[in-house]
Amino acid sequence: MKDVAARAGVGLKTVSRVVNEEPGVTPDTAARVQAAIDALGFRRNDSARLLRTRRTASVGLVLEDLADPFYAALSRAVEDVARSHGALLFTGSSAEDPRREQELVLAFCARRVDGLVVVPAGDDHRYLLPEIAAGVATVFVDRPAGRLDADVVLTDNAGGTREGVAHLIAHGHRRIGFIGDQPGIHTAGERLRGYREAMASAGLKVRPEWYAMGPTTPERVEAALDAMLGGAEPVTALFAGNNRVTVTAVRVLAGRPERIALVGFDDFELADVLDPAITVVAQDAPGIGRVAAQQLFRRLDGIVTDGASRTELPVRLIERGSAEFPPQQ
Amino acid sequence: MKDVAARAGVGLKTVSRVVNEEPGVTPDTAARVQAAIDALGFRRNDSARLLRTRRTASVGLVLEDLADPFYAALSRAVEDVARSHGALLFTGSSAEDPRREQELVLAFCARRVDGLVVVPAGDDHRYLLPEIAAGVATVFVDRPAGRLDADVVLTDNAGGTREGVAHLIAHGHRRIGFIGDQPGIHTAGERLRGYREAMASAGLKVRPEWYAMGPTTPERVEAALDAMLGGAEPVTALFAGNNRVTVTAVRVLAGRPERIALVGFDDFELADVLDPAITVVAQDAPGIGRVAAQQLFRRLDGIVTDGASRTELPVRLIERGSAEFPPQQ
DNA sequence: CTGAAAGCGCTTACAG
DNA sequence: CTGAAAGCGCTTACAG
Repeated sequence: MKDVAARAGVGLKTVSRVVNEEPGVTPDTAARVQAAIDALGFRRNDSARLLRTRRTASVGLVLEDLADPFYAALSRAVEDVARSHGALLFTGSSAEDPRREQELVLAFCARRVDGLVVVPAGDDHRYLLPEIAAGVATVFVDRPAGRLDADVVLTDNAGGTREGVAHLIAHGHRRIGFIGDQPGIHTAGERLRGYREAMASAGLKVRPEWYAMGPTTPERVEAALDAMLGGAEPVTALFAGNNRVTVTAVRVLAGRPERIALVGFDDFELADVLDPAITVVAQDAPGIGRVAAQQLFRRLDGIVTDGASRTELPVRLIERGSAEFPPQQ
Repeated sequence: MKDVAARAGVGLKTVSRVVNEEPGVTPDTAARVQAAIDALGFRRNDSARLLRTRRTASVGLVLEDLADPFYAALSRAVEDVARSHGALLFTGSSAEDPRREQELVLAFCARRVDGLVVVPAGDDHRYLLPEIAAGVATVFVDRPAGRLDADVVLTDNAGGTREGVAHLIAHGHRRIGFIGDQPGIHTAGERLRGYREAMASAGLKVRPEWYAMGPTTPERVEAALDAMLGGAEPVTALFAGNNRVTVTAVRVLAGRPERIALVGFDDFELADVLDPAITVVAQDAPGIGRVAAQQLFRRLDGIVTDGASRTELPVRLIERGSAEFPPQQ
């Protein structure tokens, strides 16, 4: 910029005015400056600009795994909102590791992002207190923060699961299994709660081998299914706690003789083309991303200044065939 | 930092030394500085640091759509490589709009990212020349840049398609259709070329209604299929040019009486669980992301300094049942 | 309409 | 071992 000013024979401020299209420059001077800019190939350094401006026009997004379809859809929605507000997006995957999440979040804060959208891993996010105090707007998404009062946007996990399990009960099922994600994950716990509540309010007992929580690896899902189907009172229906579990359950059940009714939490591509097509409790991945990002920018723009908000988005039961039949045993 | 220095009664440079864990500070002074840091809740501003250092330790990733499973997997691989090099990742979706791509890329460059990984949209990337000249390392991925000589990492699109079409021919098919993405997209053109070459080398003619290029919307794919199946010489097999097309083709074919052999380019989740399971030419999405990012850092670290490289990753034909039968008409 | 000075929050190159 | 000065590339607040 100094070079441009020198070449055009003007002051730094005049160059700045031209670059930022500020008024109050004679066309003549402006043209001279522009010529110098072109000749020197000058490109404004936004990092320097933002240092002075004290806004970085960037947002950090931390989630579990960028490659998971649910989070991929969520990311895209956050990106679109950020773009519409002129902000760039840093992204990072925590891989469900609280330490890695913290590293990412603090790295973003050290770059002085204006705000954060975080799918929290772990159960203690007090490490964010100094950052929030320093003015970093933060919205949690998909799960609430641990030990921290902050904005959160999530799906009605317990209610959605109640609806799905009640759907199975309405079709005559009494012995219903539930396979969920690791118990420490908030959504997993909420969905388990929904399952228990639906069973209880129908007056149904729940045997210990009917529900299983843990990593969503094929091996574990298969083992859990074996236990549910092999016991004294085998289940006739299964509620799958997330789309990873559903996909594996479909694969495992395809190789088994029993015909088990299935409802999955979270929709997934091709669920409608499978045979049978899979009935799901669909959540709105782009929706929660969009709502979270909008809340973030409402805070950044000072439109919202009150205490932490909690937004719960509804789910939608989509009947496709995998659950709409009575017990087969 | 100034406040910390004042409170600890030391110079700025000493605070800098403590913050960066540089040697040459007495434990006593270090402790005093650390106390001031804690008391004031000081957090280093990396943006300022990087302004001085002239490295931003960040990389920009521009792709078509963060929510597409192929690009989501690619992104995650790029992210992992970036992390292992201590760099943060900016991401943005071009939505296949060259103008939007350019906006994103130039915005990243204005932040002075160290490097770029770009899935190019459009056919002219000369707008990047000044940036590359200014030292921004750039690697293209999935498709080569237009009118620009730069590193590129891609899948063997023509070869993979030849292999897939030859597979159909080997099972006795002679009338084979091809549905691809918009003709302006490099991968789409290459795959069409592979289709033509495979047909030609088997001495088979290609009727105009047997191939169709365009947006991968369900409507268009269905219309193209109708044309292929309704003509005087209906196809007995289809090669789907990408996973969006394959998914729609599966859906459309499920509602039709004909039994059409199908091979898809690019694998997708649940392809193995469909009935029939879908035979695909699988490309390695994380692989091309990883290789591209590694090439980027080799340039950034000065390990590679020679001219533009072109890396082509092999594909893998996975036989699953949708293509392993003779013509049904 | 234009520009010199000060400053954003750090690090570099140097001297003590 | 420690620190004052200059500078990274820009903008702000001001004066002319």
